[in-house]
Amino acid sequence: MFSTGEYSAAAFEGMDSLPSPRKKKNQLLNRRRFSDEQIRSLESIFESESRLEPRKKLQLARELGLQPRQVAIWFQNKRARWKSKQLEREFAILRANYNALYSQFESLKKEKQSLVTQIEKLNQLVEKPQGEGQSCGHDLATNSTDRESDNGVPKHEDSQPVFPDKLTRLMGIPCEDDYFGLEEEQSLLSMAEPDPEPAPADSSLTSPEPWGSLETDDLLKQSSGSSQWWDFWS
DNA sequence: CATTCGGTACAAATTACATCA
DNA sequence: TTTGATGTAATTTGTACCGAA
Repeated sequence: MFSTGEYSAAAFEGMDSLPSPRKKKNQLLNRRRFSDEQIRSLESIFESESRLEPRKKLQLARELGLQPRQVAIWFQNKRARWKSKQLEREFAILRANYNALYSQFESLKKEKQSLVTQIEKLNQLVEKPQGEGQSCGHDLATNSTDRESDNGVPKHEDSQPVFPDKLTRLMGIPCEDDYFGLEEEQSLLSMAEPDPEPAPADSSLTSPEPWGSLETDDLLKQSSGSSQWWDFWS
């Protein structure tokens, strides 16, 4: 441990105004790391206040045998380090949330696929005898009128209606395009997003927020509600 | 009032050095 | 012993704010 008295590296005040060559100075002044005890004091104060009142800075500098400027610089560097650590923590949380959502999405996709398969099987079973079924209400295939009016005659291809009325009624479900079209995604989305308004770019992520209170734990509590998570739908 | 100027504090980026494997 | 990586004290640069002139 260094005796506190020997900390003189950057200690010659007015250093900020001295344009003299650094190298020489550093050779001369023999910079040292702060002692464990000094660091402990600085850390413990930083925990409660990340910015120092000028008066407190002077007092602390006196106590630790440092120049006020050294204390100020230490706090500056400490804030920078803290911020970068905080970014790492936040990134880890975001990544974890993303991974969780992604695997949830994947399993939902699988579930959907298996339901579709089941429905197709049932469909085949039900309509085997008469290929007459109509898809309920709006037929997907005939949805756009211009498509089939090449010759003015609505060509009734006997493409299989996906959900014959019978089956639809039987299962009590709406027709296929309601179920597996865009709306499905939207309803899923709304399930996943409790708050529909676009989450404002999380200011606590970017802005150098209240340094006085270092807790940003609540930071990501709603991050999973952000629609960005669902970008991979498209 | 509005403007300018000097001083101060800070963040961000970078440098320079001490330390360690 | 040398060397590269790493952590950190200190510097530089740019910006914002404030009070005095």
